[in-house]
Amino acid sequence: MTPTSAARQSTLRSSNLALVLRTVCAGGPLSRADVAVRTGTTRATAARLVDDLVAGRLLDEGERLTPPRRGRPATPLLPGARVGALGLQVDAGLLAARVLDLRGRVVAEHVEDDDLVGSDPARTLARLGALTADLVAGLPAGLRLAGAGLALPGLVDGDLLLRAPNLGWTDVPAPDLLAAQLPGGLRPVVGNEADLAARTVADTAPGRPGPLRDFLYLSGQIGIGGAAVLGGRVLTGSAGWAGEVGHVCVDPDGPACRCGSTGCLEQYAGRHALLAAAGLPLDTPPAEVVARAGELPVRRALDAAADALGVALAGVVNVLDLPVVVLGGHLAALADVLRPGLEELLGRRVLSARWRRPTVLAVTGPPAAGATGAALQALDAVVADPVAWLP
Amino acid sequence: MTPTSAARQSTLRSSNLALVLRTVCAGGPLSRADVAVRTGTTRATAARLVDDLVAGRLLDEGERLTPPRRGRPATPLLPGARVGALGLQVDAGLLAARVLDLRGRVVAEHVEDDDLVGSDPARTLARLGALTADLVAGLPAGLRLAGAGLALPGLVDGDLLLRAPNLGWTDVPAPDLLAAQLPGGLRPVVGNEADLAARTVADTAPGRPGPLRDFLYLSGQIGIGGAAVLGGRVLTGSAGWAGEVGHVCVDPDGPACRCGSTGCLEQYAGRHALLAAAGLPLDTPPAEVVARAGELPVRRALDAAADALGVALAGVVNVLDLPVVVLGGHLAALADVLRPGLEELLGRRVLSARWRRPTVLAVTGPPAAGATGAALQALDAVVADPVAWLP
DNA sequence: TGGTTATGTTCCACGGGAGAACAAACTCGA
DNA sequence: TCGAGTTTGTTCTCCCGTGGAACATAACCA
Repeated sequence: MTPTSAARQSTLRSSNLALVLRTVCAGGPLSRADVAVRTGTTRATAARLVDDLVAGRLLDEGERLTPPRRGRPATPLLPGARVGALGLQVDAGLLAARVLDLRGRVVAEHVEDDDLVGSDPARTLARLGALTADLVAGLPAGLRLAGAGLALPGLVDGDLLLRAPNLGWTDVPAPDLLAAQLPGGLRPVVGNEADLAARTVADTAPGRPGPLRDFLYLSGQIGIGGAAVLGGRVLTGSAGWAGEVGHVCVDPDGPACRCGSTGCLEQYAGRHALLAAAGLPLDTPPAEVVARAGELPVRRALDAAADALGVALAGVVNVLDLPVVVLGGHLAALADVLRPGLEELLGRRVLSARWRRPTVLAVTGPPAAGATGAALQALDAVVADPVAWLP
Repeated sequence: MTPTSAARQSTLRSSNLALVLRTVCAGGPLSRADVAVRTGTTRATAARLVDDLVAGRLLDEGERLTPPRRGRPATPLLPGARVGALGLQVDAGLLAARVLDLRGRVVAEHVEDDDLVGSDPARTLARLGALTADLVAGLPAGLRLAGAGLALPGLVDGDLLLRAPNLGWTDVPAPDLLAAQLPGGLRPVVGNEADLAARTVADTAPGRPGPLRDFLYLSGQIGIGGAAVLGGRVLTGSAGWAGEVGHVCVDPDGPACRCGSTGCLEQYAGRHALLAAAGLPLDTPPAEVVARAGELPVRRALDAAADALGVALAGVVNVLDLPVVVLGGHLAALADVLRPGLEELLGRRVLSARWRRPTVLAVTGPPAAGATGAALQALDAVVADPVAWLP
């Protein structure tokens, strides 16, 4: 955002502190001299900034284990291991709490599989709260939690979960129900699950950009969530409700959707819809679907899903100009069987495909990517404005 | 973008100069004291910055015509009238050159209607060049042209127009064909027509935000171009090819489109497609279409267009979360007959409509909005980095 | 005419980065 | 073993831009 108030000397300093921290986060272990080169400052300035960040524990000085070189050995700098953030997630199939540190490592986690469709919000969040309190109690002493985030599969407005169709939740003030059980002052910022999961693809650790900076992320769950990432930033839209790719219309005359509309993508490529179309039980694991892709009804359902994805995603790519589609959730497991049809359709329906053909990738990470993304978001706040976290 | 190199004292100064210039551009006539208040600086600092901008002619000191108040009268500051930019446009139906000053006023313009479908690129651009040279020659002495832009209806990649279906142009190095005839060093930056036209809706003058900051702009031409605006910024996508709303699929089994796909929005709501469906000549003016909306074939074509727009735009709004759809070009003239059906569909198909119903607006400005947008873009570069334009 | 009030200017202090010189810590080769 | 060479990290001074307070200016008002 363009600033609305003037920059003063202190702005300069905080901006440069952020730059230095970001540089170290992005570039692995660096010496003060490296930092000076990469940020275009002098060694004097870089060292001063680094010293402040080290004093605030946002950076750590590592052991000198560089291979012997000429000259005075450098002290390697790393993102502070004693600064962490809490990421929480409630999904139709799981409850998760995870703590990440500034290096992006998982310090502690607890993931609990459970069917939460139609569960009571207060009760479920109380469970998550208890689970989280245990996790936090067991954290190594000296770890400072800089924030918390909560990933929910639905429309979020500020602190309120407006509607999570897969959970059957409506108007849930999630942070209020959680904060009481969390350690003092830790109030989670609520975000959409797909938005936060997309973050884990865009960045591999806080402040460390991954190889993909522009892509459309699809989070295949019971329904289909999505998030567009442009320049490494998740597009949240004017009210934070962006990314509802699951409800892009594939065929106006198609089947009715829970949302009240007809022919939504979700009705072809959502997990439940796909399994129903294939004549399989709704709890069939994706691997089995792939294994049985030779059977006609399964094949037809997969083809229909690929066609629907092709039509819907081509539209999104035409509007947003994204070179890559990343499949997550259950769609990742189906990527190999979906990709041929999907890429073919994208090649045909995307106007700019002649100059750059969209590609389809799959990411299969650890479960509860939303929790990781929620923690990343909190840590990114630290990286973006380190001054607020210095003594 | 997050900075990649460190800020120094001079960065501070240029950032604050930009802030002051932006503040004056946004807020009409302001005194130095007003600037100090709005930017949160002291009068001393604000005055120093203003003085520099006045010396560089980016700001003008106006006559003191404020209504008598107590205290020393203020010197009103205005965006510099002697700094301008050139906006050019080639469209299927016109050739335009327009000069805007920093206050957003049209200093000079020349718009020529002509059917340029299938025209020779070199010849047409030479005509535009000659026309522009005349326009520039007639500019008031002392006006400094800070840049130039060229709006073209197609996919643009850097300096190259890859493809403009409505013109029938392919791989045209437009700036090369123009620059020779333009006054020294004035090389136009090429942009997509819809992207640039959307700018004229987002900002009413350089650095002066309009009331709408998040919207989807639709530029109805022979085809349909579009641009999504988020936070006042046009989304150009990773390669600048974003906004091809015209080729979002409305019905996979629909009619074939020039682009090679089927059922594109353009095939229902594009000017040619709509007129053909209504059984009217292709050069029927929009006003006549509206007048004959009672006739059955016309009514059916309009309904089909509204339905197609509803399906396609609902998808875009679901993905991008935009509260407003702005109709431009020929669609603006049809807005009254399209709106009811369109808004109804958006209300039904947009997931978040229950909380905020998308609205449909029409903008009917002077012709060749792309040219205005191109000039605005060039002037915005001045506002964003005034230091480059100071002596 | 002098008091009041808001604007614009001038002066000096402070903070932060630039640059150069210096200290430190290691390798390498004689 | 020891000094030359090399790279890192630190210290010092200078410069630049903003902040703040005092002052000058130009109007209104009684």
